[in-house]
Amino acid sequence: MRIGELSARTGASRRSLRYYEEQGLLVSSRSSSGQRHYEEEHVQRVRLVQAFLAAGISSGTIAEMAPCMSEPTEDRARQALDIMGRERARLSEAIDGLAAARAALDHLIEDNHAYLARSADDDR
Amino acid sequence: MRIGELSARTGASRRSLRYYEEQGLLVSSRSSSGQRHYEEEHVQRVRLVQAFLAAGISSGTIAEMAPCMSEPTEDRARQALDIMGRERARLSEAIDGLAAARAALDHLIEDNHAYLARSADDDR
DNA sequence: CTAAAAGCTCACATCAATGTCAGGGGCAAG
DNA sequence: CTTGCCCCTGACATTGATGTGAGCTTTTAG
Repeated sequence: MRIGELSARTGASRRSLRYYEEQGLLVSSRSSSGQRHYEEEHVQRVRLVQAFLAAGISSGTIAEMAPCMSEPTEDRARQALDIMGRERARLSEAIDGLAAARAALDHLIEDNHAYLARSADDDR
Repeated sequence: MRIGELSARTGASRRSLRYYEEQGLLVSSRSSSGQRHYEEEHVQRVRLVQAFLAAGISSGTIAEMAPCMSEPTEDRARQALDIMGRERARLSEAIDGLAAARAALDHLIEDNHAYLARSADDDR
């Protein structure tokens, strides 16, 4: 498939797909005229990249974790594991942070409800 | 306390504190010479703002949710509740997204472990 | 064959929070 | 009074993913 179809199937813009390739997150075979061609598997690949980017993982870090160009080496694998571990911890912290923010928000919501209830009471 | 102390106690830079004020997220009383002065309660206020910003909530949205300048009105409170509800949903979705990314990462970690195990096996 | 639709590259714009620098006051201690 | 530290405003820089547009080529459909 060409870039337009991959874009349609993943929701990533053509621009983004080219950017992913530029960052080493995605490979494509080129037709003789230079057009990018993709296989089914690349759909999943893009979804993975999207999930990581949405999780706030930078493209550079993704490139270190999920190499798709460089052949896997034992050393490379170990280093990737290292980074993955760090990134996993970061993700867990982020989740905790979001949960805390949500709890704070719940508190605000409750306060606001109380205010409205009191306000209605004043009208009594 | 002045801005330097508030900065030290919250970890937010002086620059950020001024920015929060500019965005309507924080108020300060000014001394005759124009210097900002804060009370104890503002420490908590800044922490709340920090938590929301870290959760990816924009300063504009925070300003709509946790007004500190405009007097609370009933209408205003209802509207704030509306926004809070939306934002809460967004947060929950974000948490789910992060959890999914973490799961994907766990999968990659497992793959990598398997690769290393196989690699060690090859050495046998 | 021709026109529309889709691709390519290159380059510049955007957004939001924050960093940083410049030029100028304020205030306490020697 | 001066030295040193903190504060003020205002402006420009940064980062990273993405949008957008220009100018040009390829592919596809009629």
